[in-house]
Amino acid sequence: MESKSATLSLSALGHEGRLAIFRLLVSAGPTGLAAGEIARRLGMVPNSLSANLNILSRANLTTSRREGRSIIYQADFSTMTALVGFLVGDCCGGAPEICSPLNQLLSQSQQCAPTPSRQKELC
Amino acid sequence: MESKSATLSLSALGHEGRLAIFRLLVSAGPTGLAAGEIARRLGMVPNSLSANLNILSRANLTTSRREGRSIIYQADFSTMTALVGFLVGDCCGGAPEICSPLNQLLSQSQQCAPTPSRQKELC
DNA sequence: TCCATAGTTCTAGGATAATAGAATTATGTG
DNA sequence: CACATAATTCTATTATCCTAGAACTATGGA
Repeated sequence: MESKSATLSLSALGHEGRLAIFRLLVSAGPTGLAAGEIARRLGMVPNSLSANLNILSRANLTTSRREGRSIIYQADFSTMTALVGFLVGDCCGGAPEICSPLNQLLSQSQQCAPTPSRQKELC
Repeated sequence: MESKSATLSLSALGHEGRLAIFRLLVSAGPTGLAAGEIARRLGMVPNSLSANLNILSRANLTTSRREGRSIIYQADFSTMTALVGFLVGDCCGGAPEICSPLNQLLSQSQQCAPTPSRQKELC
């Protein structure tokens, strides 16, 4: 990921409503959520929601598919991962000890590694 | 970290110049960099840089200290870590397998864990 | 004290983003 | 086809952000 698309993603997420949408979609996982369901859960009017979904989409943070009358949105995890990588990429540049909180954070998320063998591999 | 401060940090970083400043400070580590040095390296005019440093500072992404005539800025790694945690926090909500790229990313950054014993502890 | 250096604050303009009402498009059902 | 539902697009108003020139503050040295 390069600076321009990172900026695009970060400014898309730098908005309380869009951050709430994105986090909701992250927790919803690959199943995704219909636009109407997002609007209902977050109490947003449809046109504002649509505009914000469009901004998230242009930042490659979400994808969507139609299912009948509904349009299902889901978080794009690859962009999220790339964005985190871009932010923490040079963290260790000068001082290794700074990384340890980040490592702890990451090791916590390893509890959801797919298989024990993979978890071993990662460590 | 809560939504409001995460939004503040993300919108602060959602600006090409400020993102460049922050990443420069992240790579500079705890030593930090003088404002003038940042301006010189990134080719920014002093007043714009100062305004942007102020925005990063209000978002708790940087700290500063005076040294003689210079003011030294450094990245606030605890905010950076909290922000990443806020973003990836619910990543595993519904589908563990999604986390693996994130885990890989994090395990790469473990190469800079302070000591072998600590690395063992983290895993 | 006088001057140079380092940064910040003030200011005004132009540009960009946010919001919500109204109209429009797309899909499914009777 | 007519109608209801689901979302989007259009539009205009308002608010916010960005930028850089100019003035100001703080520090160190002659």
